[in-house]
Amino acid sequence: MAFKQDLNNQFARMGKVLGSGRRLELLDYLAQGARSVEQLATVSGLSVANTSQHLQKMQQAGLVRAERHGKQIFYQLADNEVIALMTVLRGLAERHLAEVREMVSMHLTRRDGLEPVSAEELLARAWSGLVTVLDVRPPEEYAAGHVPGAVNISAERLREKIAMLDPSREVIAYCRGPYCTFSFEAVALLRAEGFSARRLEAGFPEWKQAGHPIETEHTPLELTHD
Amino acid sequence: MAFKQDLNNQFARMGKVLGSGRRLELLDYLAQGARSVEQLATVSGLSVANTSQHLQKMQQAGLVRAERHGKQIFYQLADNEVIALMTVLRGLAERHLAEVREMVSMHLTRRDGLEPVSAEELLARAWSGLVTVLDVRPPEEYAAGHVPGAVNISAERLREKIAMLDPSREVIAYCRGPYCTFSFEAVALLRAEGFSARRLEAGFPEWKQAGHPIETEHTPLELTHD
DNA sequence: TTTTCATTCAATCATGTTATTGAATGAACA
DNA sequence: TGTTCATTCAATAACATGATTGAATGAAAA
Repeated sequence: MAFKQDLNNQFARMGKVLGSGRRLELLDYLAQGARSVEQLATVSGLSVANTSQHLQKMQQAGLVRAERHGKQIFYQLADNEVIALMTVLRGLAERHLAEVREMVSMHLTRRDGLEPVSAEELLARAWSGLVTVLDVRPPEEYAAGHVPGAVNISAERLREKIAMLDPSREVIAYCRGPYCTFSFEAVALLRAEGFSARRLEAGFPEWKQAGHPIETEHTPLELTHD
Repeated sequence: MAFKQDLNNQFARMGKVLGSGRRLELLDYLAQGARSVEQLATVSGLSVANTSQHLQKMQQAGLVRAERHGKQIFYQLADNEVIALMTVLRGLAERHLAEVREMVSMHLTRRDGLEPVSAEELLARAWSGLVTVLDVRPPEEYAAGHVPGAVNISAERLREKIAMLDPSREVIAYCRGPYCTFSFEAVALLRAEGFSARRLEAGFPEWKQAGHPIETEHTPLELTHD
């Protein structure tokens, strides 16, 4: 039965790569769109060499792929199922690891007591034109792909730019994923300022993975879409 | 942003556990149903102590849980999403790792040229009563849960017991999962003997995970079903 | 209470992994 | 053709992991 063992060893190559918090963080950023090594190093706080090594491991394991554009090499997820993989992994962790449950309930409790908005609900309501969809991620991530019609005000600058939003319309905010704090903060701020605001249930990667429509700013960053 | 790092480190605990072929093999067996440490050690060929250590790691990572019954401790998957996790992982590996594609095409090519049967098709046709559903796994695994109405003849003994099957009915065979060779061998043998035979697309774990009905022989092995 | 025995623990060695440094590629652009 | 500079490589040290022993638990059965 060497076949079974060999096969499981191959699957384990992919598993190993998921066994480092640093790499999971890099995958998180890559789930927003393609990024150069330097961009990833900056955003994750790792050295460029270290980032490069992690990216190569992930590439060898088939989770990401690289493509040169001009002087830089852009990495991206090998396919959208990587997002599904992380979603399942996180769901299991949240259900079975007490530490995760605690951390999540400490940091991500919605003080507003409102249910998050599902992707389907957002689609229906955005279509009706009665809500403002707000993307609170940094501009580069917005540029690489966002929910159609979404307005981009990064979480950092929301306080100063809040006047740009129409107070008569409900706001639905989203960010990088279910554990990204930006949208929680944004909703809290908006509600404090008298807005009617709710969070999208998940983030942009999950939206993309579900096959919902996507809008792109300009195309240099948005590479081959298989 | 210590929160993000801590959270990813927690998720990585679960990832680490997927980074060993041995553990993936144990998870495969557990996906068939609950098993004692000794049973798992026997079937996987590992020492009891080594098996125990792997099981404990998986338990700490929240992938499996343990329950004592009499003198033995039975391990089982923490929940059915573990099967989904492995399905996504394997799908990614099969798509992006050349080695996996090669191994699969070497060992699992269907020489019969027939498409496998989907779970939905099996349900429809089994209900009509015109097909024999054949479980070619070992009897213990059949006992711990199987497709309703399935006949159990383990792959080893199929040749000697083939006369028990009605040659006028089509046979749909299944085993442990998409990479288990039993059902491929069974279909080849049956077709050589003049049967009309096809494979179920996936195996019993995937059937269970999809929420399809399950039949159990007796209950001591089938523990709490949350 | 005592015995039994499936499971776990503890200690060890060999092996693999991570982060860091500084140097080396090598494709792109002038 | 030569220069630039983003990325990768190579070497190292600290650390984590896996398999193997044999002994130690401790719950169940006698």
